[in-house]
Amino acid sequence: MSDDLKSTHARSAGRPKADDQSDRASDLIESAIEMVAEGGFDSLNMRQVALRAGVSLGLVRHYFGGKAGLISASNAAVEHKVAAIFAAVFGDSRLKSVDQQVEEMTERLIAEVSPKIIYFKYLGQLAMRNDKEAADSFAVYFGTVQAFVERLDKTQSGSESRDRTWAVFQFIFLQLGPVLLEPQITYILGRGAFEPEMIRARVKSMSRMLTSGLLSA
Amino acid sequence: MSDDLKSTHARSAGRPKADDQSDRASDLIESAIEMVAEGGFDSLNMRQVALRAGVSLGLVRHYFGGKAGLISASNAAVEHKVAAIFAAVFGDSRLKSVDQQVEEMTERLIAEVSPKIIYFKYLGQLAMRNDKEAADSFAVYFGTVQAFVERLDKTQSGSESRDRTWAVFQFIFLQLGPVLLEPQITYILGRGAFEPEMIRARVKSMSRMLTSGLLSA
DNA sequence: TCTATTATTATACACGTGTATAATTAATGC
DNA sequence: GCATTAATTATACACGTGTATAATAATAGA
Repeated sequence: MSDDLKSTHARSAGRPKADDQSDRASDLIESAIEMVAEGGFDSLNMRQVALRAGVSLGLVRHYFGGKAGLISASNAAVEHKVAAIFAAVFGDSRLKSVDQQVEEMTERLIAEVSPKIIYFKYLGQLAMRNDKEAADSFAVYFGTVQAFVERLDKTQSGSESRDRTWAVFQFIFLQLGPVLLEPQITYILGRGAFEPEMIRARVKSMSRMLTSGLLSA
Repeated sequence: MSDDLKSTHARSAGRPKADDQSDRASDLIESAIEMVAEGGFDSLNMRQVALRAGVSLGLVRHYFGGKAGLISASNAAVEHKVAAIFAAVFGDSRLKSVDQQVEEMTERLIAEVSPKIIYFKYLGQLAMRNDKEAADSFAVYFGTVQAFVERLDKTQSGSESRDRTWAVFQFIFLQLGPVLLEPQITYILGRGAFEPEMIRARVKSMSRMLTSGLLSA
């Protein structure tokens, strides 16, 4: 809308002086992740990404070759971010009861996830894509969740080794569901889905389901 | 690609003769639903919709005024379809045990849902939208699920009336999760997520979770 | 120091897509 | 029977978006 008024950028054409410490490529990736998290991959607009990162359109092409390259780079970044968050939240729980674990994790979730929810939103969008690259990124996430579920499983009951594949998926549905359906949650509950109290209530409901069933008291 | 070769339509310009019984508006809605189910709302292309329905672009505008109108009409259609499917699957279960109900429902699901999975896919896409219209359509679905969960609840334990809102959402996550994340399920499991055997395995896992917890034997 | 390379903006192009309007043909109502 | 209306295709327009290329300025290496 107001694009023609400021026909010039913050920086002018040409290489900037060496004391400029900012990392344009990282800024662009971060902008891209935010946009995808907010509006899905189809809302990923190269001009908007550049604008949000405070650089020109041409630079996106310079660093990433094109839209596909930018997406690849963003995928990789999110892959790492999510792994790190998962490690922080579910990492070092020593063999306690499931209930204890859940309580600990809930508070860690609130601390860790809330400010980084965009990476899970991105992951959710990624999981709906139908290309090999998305599948590869998702597989990494799946493996992480799988390891977690298996460990939780051993902690609780003996060490049955029957197929838990669907259990892993169920867990993923419960984790990405709120991320993807956030608009409706907000609308129906009247509050943001990722406010601390909301997370507590949801995890409480979820942990009850995981341990003793959705409908049991 | 091959659009300029066949520069003429099946029908020629002008009102068709009265013996033509087909309902163009319905065809367009059905095409739109299919496209959204396959590729999300952003893949909804008016020319493609028209092509798939075997009519010209102008007709979409004639019947629905524009893209927004087509989406509204499609939303309404899906709303009704989903309600009908839900009634057929979860409707007349007389007060049996939860296990019995689940077993019955599984087979009904396979019979009812498989051919109509596109409506749930559409619903999933709709649930991710952030406008009032989507919220209204989703609210209807939410109400249906809510009624179901409450009935299931009464069947099992007494009639506690504590807040089940999150339980309803969990149920929805488990229902729409497979729909939205289908690409990854197919990729990881190597088979279509909505083949009968897959549905059986998933519902089995889900019913175990709903009754006795995800990880219990 | 001079050349090559890197980081950056600016501008132009091509294409897809929603919208608008005109043209054509048949039914419908007075 | 004639005018109006409904159903349909065809064509043109405007705009957003990814891509491509040129221009400019600073660093790096010989």
